[in-house]
Amino acid sequence: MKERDEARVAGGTLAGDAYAAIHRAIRSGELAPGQRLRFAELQSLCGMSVTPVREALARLTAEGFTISDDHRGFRVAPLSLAELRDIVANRRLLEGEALRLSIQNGDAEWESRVLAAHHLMARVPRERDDIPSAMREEWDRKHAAFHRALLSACGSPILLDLCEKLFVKADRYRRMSISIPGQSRDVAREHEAIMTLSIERRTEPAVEALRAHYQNTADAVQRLFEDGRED
Amino acid sequence: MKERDEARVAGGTLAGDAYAAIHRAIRSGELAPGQRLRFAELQSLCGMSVTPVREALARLTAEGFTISDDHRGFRVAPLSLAELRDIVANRRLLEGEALRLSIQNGDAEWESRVLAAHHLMARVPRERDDIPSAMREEWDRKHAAFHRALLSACGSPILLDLCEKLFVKADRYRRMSISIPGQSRDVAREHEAIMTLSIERRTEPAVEALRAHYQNTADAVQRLFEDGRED
DNA sequence: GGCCGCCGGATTTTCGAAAATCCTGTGAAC
DNA sequence: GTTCACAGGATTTTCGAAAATCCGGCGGCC
Repeated sequence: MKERDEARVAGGTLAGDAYAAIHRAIRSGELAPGQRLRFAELQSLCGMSVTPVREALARLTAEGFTISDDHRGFRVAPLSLAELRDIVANRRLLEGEALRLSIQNGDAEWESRVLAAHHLMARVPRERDDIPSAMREEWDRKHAAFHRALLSACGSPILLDLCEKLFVKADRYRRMSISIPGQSRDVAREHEAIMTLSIERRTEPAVEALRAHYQNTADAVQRLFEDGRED
Repeated sequence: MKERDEARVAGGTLAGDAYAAIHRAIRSGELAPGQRLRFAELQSLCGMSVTPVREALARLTAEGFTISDDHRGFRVAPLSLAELRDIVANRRLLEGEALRLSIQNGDAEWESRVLAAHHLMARVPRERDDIPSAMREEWDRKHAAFHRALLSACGSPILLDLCEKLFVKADRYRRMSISIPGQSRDVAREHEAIMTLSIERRTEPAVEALRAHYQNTADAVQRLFEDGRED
C-alpha cells in the first residue's frame, strides 16, 4: 500500500482529502472570501494533481462554499451582512423546530447526551482574545457537538442535515465574532439556560432561548460588519 | 468554435452538461433508484470522457441524488417511504414559512406573478393516465413555476434555495403518483384555493391550505408504496 | 467441508499532457 | 484619441492511459 507525504485517510480518496483541506482553509479564513482559486496553488496546497482538486471544488460549489465561473475558474464565496442575516433567520426557524421536535421525542438517553456535551464544552476555558488558537478550535468542536446533541432527537434526518449545513455556513461568520473585545453578554449562561429548559421539557421557553441565542450572536457580528469590514 | 454532436450549452462546460443529463435521467426514472452507475455506461450516455462525468457525479452526490462508495463507484440514491415522509414534513415547515413571508412582503407585482403562473398551469390539460408524456412534462414545469411564484416574495434567498432543493427531491416521488388511477382529490381546486387565499392576504388559511396540499400528495404516494413498490 | 490467501479481470481513481478558453496588451485603422 | 482586432501567454477544461483498488473464483491448508 502506497503512502503519500500527506497520507490520505485510510480507504478514502484524494478528492476527499482535497475537499477536506480546502473546506478547512475556507472556514479558517486562510482562503479569504472572494479570493480567486487557481489550480496551480491548490495543487501545491493539497499535493496532488488537478483532477481530484477539481472534483473537490465541484462539491464545494454544490454546497455554496465556492463559486464557479465557467471557464474562468473558481473563487471563495464572499461574505455579506445580508447573507449573515439570512442564515440566522433560517437557523432560528430550522433549529427552533428541530429543538421542539427533540424535546418532544427525546428520551432519557438524549437528555444525558445533552448534559454530557454541555459539560465537555463548559470545561474548556474560553476567556478573552489571548487564548491559544488550539484551545479555541477545541471549544469550537465542543460547541458544535453541544448544538448537535440538542437537536439529535428530532427524528428528521433531513432537518438535521439542513441544520448542520447552516451551522457550517455560519461558522465563517462566527469566526469574526471572536475578535470582539468586550463580550458583554454571557454566552455560557445562554447555553446553560437552553440546556436546562430543554431537559426540563419546557418546550417553548427552550425554543425561544435558542432563537434569542442566535439573534444575539448575529447582532454581535453585525456590529463588526458595520464598523468596517475586518482585515 | 468546435461543435459536438450533443452540442454543449453555449459557454458551458461538458461537466455541466453531464450533470444536467444524469440529473434528468434520475428524475425521470431512466436511472432507477439504487441502480449502480458505471462510468463506461455514463460515458456513452453523455458522450464524453470520464473526467467531466466524474465531476457531475461529485456534484450530484453533494446534493444527495447519488451516493458515493469510495473506490466502489456511485449509485442512484434509493427511495424510501421514510424519506418521503421526511421530505414532506420539512416542505410543510419550510414552504409554509416561505409562503407566510411572501404574503407579508409581496407587492402587487408578486400577486400578478402568482396569478399568471396559476393561469398558465391551469391551461395545460391534465386528465388521466393516457396523456402524452410531453404534455405531462409541460404541466410539471408550469406546476413548479407556480410554486416558485408563490414563494418568490419571501425575501430569503436561502429559504428559497432550500425549498427548491426539497421540491426537486420530492419530484422523484411525485413521479410515482401520476400512475395513481382514481385521483379522487381535486388537485386543481387545491391550487386555486392556495392562490386565492394568498392573494387575499389571508395568511394563516393560505399557509394551512399549502400544508394540507403537501400532506394530501404525500398520503397518495404513500398508499402506492404500501401496495408494494412500483416496477 | 470450511476458511484463508492469492491471482486476474473489472472498475474506479489519478496523472500528465493536449485542447479549449480567457485575459492582456500591442498596434493598426478611423 | 479611441476603438477594434488579434497575437501571446496564462488558466481552465478535457482527454486517454496508467495506477490503485475492488470483486470473484480458485487452490491450498487446517
